[in-house]
Amino acid sequence: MVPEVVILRLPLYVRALAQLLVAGHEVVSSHSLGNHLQITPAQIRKDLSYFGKFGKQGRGYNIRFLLKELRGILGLEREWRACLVGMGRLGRAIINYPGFAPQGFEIVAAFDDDPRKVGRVVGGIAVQAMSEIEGTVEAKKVDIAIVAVPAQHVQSVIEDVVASGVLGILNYAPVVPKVPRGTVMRNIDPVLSLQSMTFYLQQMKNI
Amino acid sequence: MVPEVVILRLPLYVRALAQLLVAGHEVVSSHSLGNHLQITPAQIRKDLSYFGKFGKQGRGYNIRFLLKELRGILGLEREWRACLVGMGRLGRAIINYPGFAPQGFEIVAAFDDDPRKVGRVVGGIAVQAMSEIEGTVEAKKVDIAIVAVPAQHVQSVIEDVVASGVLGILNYAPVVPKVPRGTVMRNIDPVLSLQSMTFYLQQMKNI
DNA sequence: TAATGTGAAAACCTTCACAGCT
DNA sequence: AGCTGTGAAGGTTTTCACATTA
Repeated sequence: MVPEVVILRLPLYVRALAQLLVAGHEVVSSHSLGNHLQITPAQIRKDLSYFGKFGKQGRGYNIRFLLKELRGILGLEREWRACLVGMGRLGRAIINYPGFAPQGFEIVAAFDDDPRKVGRVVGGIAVQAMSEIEGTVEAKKVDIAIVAVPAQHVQSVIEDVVASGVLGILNYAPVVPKVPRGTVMRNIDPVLSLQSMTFYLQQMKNI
Repeated sequence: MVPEVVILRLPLYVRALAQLLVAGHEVVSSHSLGNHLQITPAQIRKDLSYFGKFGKQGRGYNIRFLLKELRGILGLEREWRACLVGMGRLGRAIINYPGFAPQGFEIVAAFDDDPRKVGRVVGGIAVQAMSEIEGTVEAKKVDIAIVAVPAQHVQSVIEDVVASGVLGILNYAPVVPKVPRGTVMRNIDPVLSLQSMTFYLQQMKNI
């Protein structure tokens, strides 16, 4: 069984390897990859060792090969289909964000419960009523829901999302929703990041 | 010395306590707080024990009191001043995002290197040239920089930001910039979150 | 009775250090 | 010489379990 922390680091490796390839490199050592990512070489080697032997002693890792292997391990060699739930300010920013599609995450449907928003086309996608989520998730083979609704609605929205058969949730609301085990959730909240940062900033000021 | 993982959880406690207060509660036990956050009661008690004794045996924690204490520990009982660097699509979404100000993070300046953007007013803030960052950070007492520039510019932008005297950086670009020790950085990248999620989704599909 | 605060134990994760390959 | 892959050591974090207090 691979520790979850390791899984969380693999995407960093994928990203760095892709950047090294663009920069014209073909081979990389755990030392220089670690230098890019501020991670120790031993940790990188150990992480990779959970999945196999990808390097050559004395040489390092072939970047193309390792990248492809890691992408396969993470399931990135296929397209993933996402729906967006909540078409407020944040939802609209997400649907127009050009960073998901090139990484293989395509937003194929959008939902909102406000009747004034239903039927509008945002970012090329027609907004549907929440009641349609179950049918659409099945018809469009949606794998992931990106949830951007106000905090007070999240729990009930997530219950609908889970009932529709979606197994992965990217939650932008500032709460920790309850999900059944078997559902994979990730939370994005920049405020939490700032609030742990200020602990350290405060210490530095008070010296 | 308090472990960093503990510091990362304190904002979750602050958020949950504030929500409990709004919901009309005055007291909470580690058990019920843990239930809200999907964290074990023992972990909550241990985390809090690094900073003092905040509860009453047999009763639990007074929410108002614990909230105030934790906010003080994290440095949230003051306003923090941030600047935004990079006024592209993402930067504009961030400056218009209404979630920072109510939490005490005020965006007081904005920078971009594109001469066509300099001088424009976005979200009530006049965009300045990057060359002005040093003076503005000092004049406006900026504590934190929120960086939303394209990946290839991040490293040099961050060097300017650090040179200007900013100690905290919230980085939205998909790279791990190098910062001197003493600088506190947090990274936001929803793609990384999705890419670790798919590892588990893939496993579930393949059964 | 109900719940905290905390040493000690257990689990987990990172780093070391080196055999072995190129 | 240079670098991987990996057991073992070391360090950190979580959980246990219980004395203690309201």
